[in-house]
Amino acid sequence: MFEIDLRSREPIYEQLVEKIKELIINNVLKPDEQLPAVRVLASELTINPNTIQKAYRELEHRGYIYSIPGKGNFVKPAGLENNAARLIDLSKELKRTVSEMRYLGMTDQEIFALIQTSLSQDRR
Amino acid sequence: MFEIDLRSREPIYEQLVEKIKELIINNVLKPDEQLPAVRVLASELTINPNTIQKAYRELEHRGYIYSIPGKGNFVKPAGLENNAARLIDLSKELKRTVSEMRYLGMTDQEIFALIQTSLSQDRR
Amino acid sequence: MFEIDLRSREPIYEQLVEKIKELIINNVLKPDEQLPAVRVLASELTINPNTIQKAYRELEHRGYIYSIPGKGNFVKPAGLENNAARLIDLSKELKRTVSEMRYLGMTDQEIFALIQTSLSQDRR
Amino acid sequence: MFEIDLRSREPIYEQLVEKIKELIINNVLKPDEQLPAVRVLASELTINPNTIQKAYRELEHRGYIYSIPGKGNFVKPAGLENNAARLIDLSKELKRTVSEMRYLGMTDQEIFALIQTSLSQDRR
DNA sequence: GTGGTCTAGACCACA
DNA sequence: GTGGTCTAGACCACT
Repeated sequence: MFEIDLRSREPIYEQLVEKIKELIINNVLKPDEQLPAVRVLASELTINPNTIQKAYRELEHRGYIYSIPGKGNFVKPAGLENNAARLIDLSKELKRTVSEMRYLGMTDQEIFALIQTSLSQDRR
Repeated sequence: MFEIDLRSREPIYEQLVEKIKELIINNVLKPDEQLPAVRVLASELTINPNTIQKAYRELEHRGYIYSIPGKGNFVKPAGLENNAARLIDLSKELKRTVSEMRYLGMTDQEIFALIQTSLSQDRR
Repeated sequence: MFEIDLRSREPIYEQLVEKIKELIINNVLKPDEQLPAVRVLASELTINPNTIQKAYRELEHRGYIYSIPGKGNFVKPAGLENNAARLIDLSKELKRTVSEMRYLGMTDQEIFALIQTSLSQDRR
Repeated sequence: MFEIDLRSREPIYEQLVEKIKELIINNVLKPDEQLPAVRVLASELTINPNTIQKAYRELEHRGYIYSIPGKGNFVKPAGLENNAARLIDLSKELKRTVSEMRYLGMTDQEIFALIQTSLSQDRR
């Protein structure tokens, strides 16, 4: 479920954040669903509980989950938050990605087709 | 030319790598064009020469420039090398970006329009 | 009447304390009025009775209610007790709040206007 | 400089956050000024470095400081950020404070006077 | 049993 | 020397 590469340069907690964020975005983890308990996930991944905690805390800061002390961590329903700033970043990222794809020889048609499949895929 | 944000959390050498990569991708730096000498750039940016060196070495490693000892560093012509692997990565990244945009509330039309402007922009 | 946010990071009993305190301060709950019985409130809010008990005990400790064993919990008339200490705390808190508002860019006029509406509101 | 109450119920890192935030708001710590190094502050306060780290990270999340790995932590110049949400919270807090002051017997005149001195104080 | 806090101590990357 | 990451292990508060 949560695959972690211990040898990666990317910090473990950051990998976890990205993985879980992806599961939430793709609706694999449903709104208000409970995430694995810190200690449980820690023993499953043979990772220190503090590291899991850090990942969960970071996800909370970024608005993807909420934590109830003594209860657990839960998926936050897609918010009505300050998405504007994040969307601007994503737009820039998308432009950069597209630019590099063209640089590496992909035609506009191919890029277009790729995005169309992305959009038709996992429609919710 | 090379704007560096000394306040950024991102390492200086990494910022340099990204900036130069971008200039190469967008054809601002032409193939076989010589990059600024390490010491020159270092004094211009008031940055440690070691940091510039590290950025150039990294760019060479990633296949964007080549180094001729005693001569300098030069833009590598867009190769036909191992682009396949990189393109797969970029495709995944693009899908991830698009997924998150939708999650944050962007409609498919808006995303599509965004990419169209990206593609029509800076056509070479 | 007593709205509790089960998703909040703030402990349930603490939320209850604040809510009830607010109702007392704003004279919604009148002096010597009886508070809902522990079990009644517990079943209404579908919350553990122990949690309600803890909130009532805390309110008693803070001087907002008094308890008559076998009878129930009642609103304590605004005492002339150790208000001095509490008022000093509140003054500090108010100053802190005002300072931060200014730091965040609010003008003195705006702050003043805000307080004037606060004072004219819910005059008793 | 940074006084911490080890016996307080409030977490150490949270106390630190509040203290430093206050110093920044009151312009004691100037924009872009460097904060004490993590290890230095840790040994001064005889607190674990991880705890200081946590406080600094939290301050960064809340937009009061920025961190440059390998360099240090610095005061963030008063931003042009999303202050709206925070200001709404502060307004509510201010109203709550004023309500309680009146409940405890303070007259409107007294409250008004208090705020006037707050505003005239530490004008920058 | 849950999340949250804290300590002690180690190792790494950046400049 | 700086911040950042991670582990091991302890203790506390809430329900």
